[in-house]
Amino acid sequence: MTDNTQAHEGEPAYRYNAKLAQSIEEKWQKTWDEQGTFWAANVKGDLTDGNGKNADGRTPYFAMDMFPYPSGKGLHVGHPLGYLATDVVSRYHRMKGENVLHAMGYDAFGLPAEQYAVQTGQHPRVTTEQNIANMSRQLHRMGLSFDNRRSFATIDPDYMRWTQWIFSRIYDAWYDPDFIRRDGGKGSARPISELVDKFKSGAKPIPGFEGRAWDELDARQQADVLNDFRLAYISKSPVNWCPGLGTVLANEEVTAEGRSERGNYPVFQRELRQWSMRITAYGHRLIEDLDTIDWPEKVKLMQRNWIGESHGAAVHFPVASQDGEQDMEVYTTRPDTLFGTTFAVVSPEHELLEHVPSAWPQGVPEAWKGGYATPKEAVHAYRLAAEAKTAKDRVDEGGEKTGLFTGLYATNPITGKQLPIFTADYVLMDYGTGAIMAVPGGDQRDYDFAVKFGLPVIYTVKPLPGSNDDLANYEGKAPFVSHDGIVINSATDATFSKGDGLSLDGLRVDEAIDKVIGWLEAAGVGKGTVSYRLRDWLFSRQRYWGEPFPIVYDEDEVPHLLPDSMLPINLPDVPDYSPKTFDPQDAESNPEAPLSRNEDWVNITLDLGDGPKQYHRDTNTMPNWAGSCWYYMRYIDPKDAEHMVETDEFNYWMGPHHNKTAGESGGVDLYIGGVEHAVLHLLYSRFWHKVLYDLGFVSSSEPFHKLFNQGMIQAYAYTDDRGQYVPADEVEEGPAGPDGEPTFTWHGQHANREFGKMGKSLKNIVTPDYMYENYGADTFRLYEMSMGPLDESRPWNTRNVIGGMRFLQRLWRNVVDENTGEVKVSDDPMDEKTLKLLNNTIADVTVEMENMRPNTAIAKLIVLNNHLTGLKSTPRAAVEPLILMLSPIAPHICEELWNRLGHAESLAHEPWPKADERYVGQDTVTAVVQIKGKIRAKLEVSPDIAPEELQKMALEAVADRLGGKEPRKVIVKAPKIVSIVPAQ
RNA sequence: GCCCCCUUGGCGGAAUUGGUAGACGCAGUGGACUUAAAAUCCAUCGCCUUCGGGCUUGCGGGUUCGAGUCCCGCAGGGGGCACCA
Repeated sequence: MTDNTQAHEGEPAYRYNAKLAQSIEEKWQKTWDEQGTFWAANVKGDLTDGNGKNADGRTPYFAMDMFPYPSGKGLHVGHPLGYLATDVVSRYHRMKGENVLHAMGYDAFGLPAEQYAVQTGQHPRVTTEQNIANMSRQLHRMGLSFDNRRSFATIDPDYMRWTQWIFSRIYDAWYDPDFIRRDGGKGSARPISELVDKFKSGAKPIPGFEGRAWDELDARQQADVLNDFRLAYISKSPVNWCPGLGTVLANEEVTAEGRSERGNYPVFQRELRQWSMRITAYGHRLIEDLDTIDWPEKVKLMQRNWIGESHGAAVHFPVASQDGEQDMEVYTTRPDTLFGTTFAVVSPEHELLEHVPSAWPQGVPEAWKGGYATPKEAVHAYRLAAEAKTAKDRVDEGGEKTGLFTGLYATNPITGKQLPIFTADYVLMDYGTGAIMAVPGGDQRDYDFAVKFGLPVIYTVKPLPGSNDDLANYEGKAPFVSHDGIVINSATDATFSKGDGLSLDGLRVDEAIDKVIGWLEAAGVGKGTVSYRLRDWLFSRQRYWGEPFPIVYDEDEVPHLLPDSMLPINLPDVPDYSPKTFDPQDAESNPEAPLSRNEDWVNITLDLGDGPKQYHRDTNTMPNWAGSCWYYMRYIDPKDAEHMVETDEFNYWMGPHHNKTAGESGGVDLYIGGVEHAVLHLLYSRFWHKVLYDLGFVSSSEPFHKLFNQGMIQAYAYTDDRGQYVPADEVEEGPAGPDGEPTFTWHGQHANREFGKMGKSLKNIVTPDYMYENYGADTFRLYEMSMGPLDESRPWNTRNVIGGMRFLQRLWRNVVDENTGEVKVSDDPMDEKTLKLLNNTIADVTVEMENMRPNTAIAKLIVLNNHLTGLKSTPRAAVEPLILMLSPIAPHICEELWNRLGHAESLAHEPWPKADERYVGQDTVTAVVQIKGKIRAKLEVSPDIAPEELQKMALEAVADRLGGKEPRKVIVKAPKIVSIVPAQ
C-alpha cells in the first residue's frame, strides 16, 4: 500500500500532516493534564475541577466505559472504539455546561496475569502494574478526556478493602421476603441480626429445630441455620468442578456443551463446599426493574431469558413407601394437563430415592428394571452413572432418554390414579423441585421416555377450530402442546377415577391453568409458584490472583467474619502462584487453593471478642467479577478511606433523578461496553447494587441507567493458496474478475480474502501506534467515529482512513496559510448562503450528537467545511462553530485552531454552538409531483406554501399527463409531495 | 429445536411519523496545475436505454395515492438459549 500521508518534498511548511498532527496532539495532551481540564468536581472535598471549584449545583453527567483487563498484549484499533465513543459523548456534555465524570480504571485480577507470572517467575502484581502503565499510556495518546485523579485498579489494597467490605455486608444479610422496601416493593436484603431476633423471639420458627429456643442451639447449629439464609453462603449442592483449570466455576462460565468457557475443559457436577451468592432471591426484581432502565432490548431480553422466570404450580403427590408415606412435590407450568400425566420422574439426586423398596413390585416389565435385581441396586447404579456424566456427555446422547423404575408409585391428587415413579437424568435436581409429572401427550421429552418404556399416552388438549396448531400431532402419536387450544375431557373421561367436581371441559389453556391452581389450593395439595432458570452464583475460585475472603474458621469449622477494621485482607506470598490442575477428565480430583500453600498465613491466632483463639483462614479467592461488580461507584472518590462511597457524592452523581435523564432508577448516565457481558458482569453488578440498595448504602436501585453496546471492528484477513495467513498490509487488490469479485495478490502470488476478527495469528493487526505514526490520533478518532453506526460491527479498512485526514487538512487550510502559518480568517459578515448552511448544520449536528450518531454528524461537518473551502476567505463566525462542533471528535486539531484564532482558554468547556432559528430551514424546497407513486414533475416552492396553491401548481405541471380529466384523488403534503391518482 | 437481530451502488454507509433512495467518505473516470510525479483543485460516478424513458434497497406476495421503512411467506448471514418440566 502506498503511504501518502508522510511529509513530501516541497510540501508547504505548515501543512497538516501526520508529523504536525503528532506535535499538536502531544502538546495539547500535556496542557490538558497540567491544567486539569477534564477534572470533574465533587460536591465537596478536594476533588474539584481544574479551577479549584466544587460542583456548585452544576448538572452532573457520569459517562463510563467497561474498564479493561490490562493485558500485556497491547491494543489494536478494534479495542478503543467504545472508549472513543464515550469520550466524544463526555466532551459533548462538557460543552453543554455539565459537570462530567469520566475516568478509567483497571480490572486487574484474573487468570492471564497469573499465568504470565507463572511463566516469568515474577509476582503477578509486578507484571500487572507494568501492563496498566503501558495501557494507560496508549489510551492517553488517544486524547481520552479522563479525570486521571480518579483512576484505580481492582488490585489496589484501598479498593480491595471495599470489595471485601461489600462481601461482608452480603454475608451478613438475608433476604426477608415480607419486608416492605422504601420504594414500596416487597422483599429486601436485611441484616442477618434481624433474622436472629426473629428466631430469638419465636416470630419465626427455626428450620430443622422447630420448637427449640435459639439460645439452646450450639454455635455450630446456629451457624448452619444462618448459612441457609445468608446472601453469601457456603453451598452444599453440586457445583461445577473443572479439573483442567483446577477451579470451580459459575454457571455463567460453563458452556452449553458443559465445558469451561475459558480453556474449553470438561466440567463435572461435584458436591464441594464452596461460596455461593443467593442471586436467585433477586430473580424477579432483576427482571422487573429492566423496565426502569434504558438498555438495548437485546440485552434486556438476554437477561430475561437467562433468569428464565416461569409461572406454574407445585403439586404434591403422596407416595407410599416402606418408610411411610412420602411427599413428592413436582413443578409444572401446565397444571391443566394433570389429567394427562401417566408417570412421574425424579432426578437421580432426588431425596425420594432414599425410600425405594428392596424388591421389585409384582409384574414390573423387565425393561423398567435395567437388569438389576432390586430397585435399590438399580437406583444406586444409575445415580453413580449420572454423577460421572458431564453436561457434554448428556448432550452427546442427543436427547436419547435413559432411566429406571424406582419401584415407587405416586398418587395423582386429582384423579387418584397410581403413577409409576422413574428416575432419569433428563430431570434436573436444581430446577423446580427435581421431580416432574410426566405428560407424554404434551411434552416431547416425556413422550420419548414413554415410548422407550412402553408407558401410556393421554391427550388432554385439542386445538381450537382454525388455530395454527398441528392437528396431525394431536390426532396422531407425537406429543401435542397447544397454546390457544381448549381443554377437553371427553377424550380422557375414562381415566378419571376421582374428579371431585373439577371439569376443564371447553376452557382455554390459560383459563384451565387458573382453575386447576384454584382447585389445588382449595384442596391443599398444591399452589401456584414461580420458578427460575437462574441458579445461585458460585462465588469462590481456587486461584491465587484474586481477593481473599474476609472469613476464618474456628476449630469446629464454624465460619467467622473478620471485622471491618481488619480489612483489607491482603494476599500472602506463596511458593507457587499456579493453580493445581488435574487431568481434565479426572472428575474425582479435588480443588487445592494456592493460598493454602502459605501455612503461616492460613493459621492465625485472633481475638474476635472472646479472647485469643486459633483460626484458619478461608483460602479461596473471589472470582474476578467481584472487582467489576461495583467499580463504577469508586470513581466518585477512589481515595475515600471512610466509605465505599460517600452518600452526598453518590446522590449527586448517581442518585434517582440526579439529572434530566437519570430517572427513578438513577445510576451511571451512560455505560458503554461490549455485548458479551450481557449476562455475566451486568447481571452480577445489578445484583450487588440491589443488595447495597436494600441495606441502605446507595440510593439508586440500578447501577447503570443507560447501557450502550458498541459494535465490533472486524477486519479482512488473507491466505495464500496453501491456506497460510499472509500479512494483510502487503496484499494488493486487483481489478474485479468476471465474477465481480476483486482479485488479491501478495508479492505476486494469488491470495484469498476472508472476513472476521483482527488478530495476531491472522496477520491483520493494525495498532493505534501505527495510526498515530501515519495519520495522528485525531484522524484515527475521526475514522473510527465515521465508519458507521456505533452499535454495529463494521470492517476496518486502512485505505479509507485518508478521507478523514483530507477533511482535517482542508479545515486546517481554511484557517491557516500552509506556507506562512498565518491565520487567514475573515471578520467580515458572512453571506446569506453560508449563514443558512452554518445554522442548519448546527441544528442537525446537535441532534446527531444527542443521539450518539457521530458518523452522520461528521458527514454534515464535512459538507459545511467543503462549502467554506469554496469561499474566497473563511468567515471566522462560521469556522469557529465548526471547530467547536468537531472538537469532541478531533479534539487536538480543534484546540490548536481555536488557540490560533486567538482564544486563550481551552475549548473543552466552551458552550456548544446554538443555531439561530432565523437561519434554520430552507429558502425553497423541491416539491415532487407523483402520479400513482411515480415522480412526474419537480417544483421549487417556498417551504411554507399553502397546500391549495401547491396543488394548483402541481396539476398545471402535469396537466398534459392527465389528459384533461379530473383526477380521482389528490393528496397534498405541503411543501414536499403532491400525489395524484388519475381518473380511470 | 426455540427466541432475537441483520440484508441498500465496486466498498464503508445516508435516508423524521411510510413521502425526491444512494448524504458523506473510499475506490474509479476525465480535466486543471506541474518538466514530471505526489499533493491540491474542478467535473463525473447505481443499472439498462431506441435518450421518450424504464428498472433498482436479499427473494416472492400483500396493505397504501405512495413501501428501504408496515404485514405475511421464503432465502442467506449473525447472535442468545438449549432435556429448565
